[in-house]
Amino acid sequence: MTSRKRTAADAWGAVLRVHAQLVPELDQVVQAEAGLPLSWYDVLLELAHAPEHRLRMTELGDRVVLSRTRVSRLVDELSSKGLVVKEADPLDGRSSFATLTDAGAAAFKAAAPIYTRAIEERFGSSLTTAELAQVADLLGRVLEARQ
Amino acid sequence: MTSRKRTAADAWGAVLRVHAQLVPELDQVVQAEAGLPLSWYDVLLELAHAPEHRLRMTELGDRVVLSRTRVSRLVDELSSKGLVVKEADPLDGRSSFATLTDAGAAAFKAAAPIYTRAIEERFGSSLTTAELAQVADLLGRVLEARQ
DNA sequence: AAAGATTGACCCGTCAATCTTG
DNA sequence: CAAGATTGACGGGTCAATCTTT
Repeated sequence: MTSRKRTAADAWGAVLRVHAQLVPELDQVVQAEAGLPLSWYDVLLELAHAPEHRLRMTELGDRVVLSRTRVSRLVDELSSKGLVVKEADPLDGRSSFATLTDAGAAAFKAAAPIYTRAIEERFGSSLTTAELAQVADLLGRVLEARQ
Repeated sequence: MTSRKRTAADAWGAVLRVHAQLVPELDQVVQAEAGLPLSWYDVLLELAHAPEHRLRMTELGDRVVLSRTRVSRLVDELSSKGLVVKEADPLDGRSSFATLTDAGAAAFKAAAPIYTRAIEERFGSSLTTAELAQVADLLGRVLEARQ
């Protein structure tokens, strides 16, 4: 008993519950303390880590855990707030870039410690560093097998 | 380097990505092979495990990873399909029960192996049984600390 | 025709407001 | 008034269709 399938279902259930619990909590913290929705933060993060602080919309869509459609709408919002700018690719008229503005970079810099601290407090605090690394490793292997 | 905060963020990122990848996949499999959306399955599962195959709406809402509002709408749908029935509590007029019908129990029985197999294949296959148990344990501890 | 990107219609889910019963 | 439950309005997200450029 406590078969393999049962164990797999339990582990998967834990993933679902952790996700369901923490996403709203983290969103709320970042929203309250940094004034950004979590989805904005994700986009800013990817741009901040990109060379020249800019990415094609498709590349952005691939990195963020969101559809291209959603990314398109998010970039519009961020652009209207002055956190990014959208510019056409001079070499390929179909393609456009999203580029972080100074204001966007500043907003990200301000939000980043809030987010990482929230993760550490709400997600990490019941596990040792080694255990966290283990979680990342095990779930990472699930992902590798997948793509 | 590779500080604790970094490790926590990586682990959390893995949770997000696994969730984002697998939920649509599993939903699709169950939908295609069992003809049920995943949300229906969750409700049927809880009712199937409940004594007498019935639960108060509130109890159902607490067990499923969904709001009471959503549960209310789901039970309406399931009821229109004949998979559950809603009945008033004779002892407390405010409260109502959702009870699995025979058709609902049959639908669940048919869907359960499909779902557990899909989990095993898509989520569990890259990990040993011990590792799966570890994931459940570690994430379970995150949840305990939380509530 | 194919690739990049955007738009419109739509689904899923929650929040706040409401209704009913205790 | 508090508790159980439902309804209406809304936000976040995706899919299919569309437009433009290659």
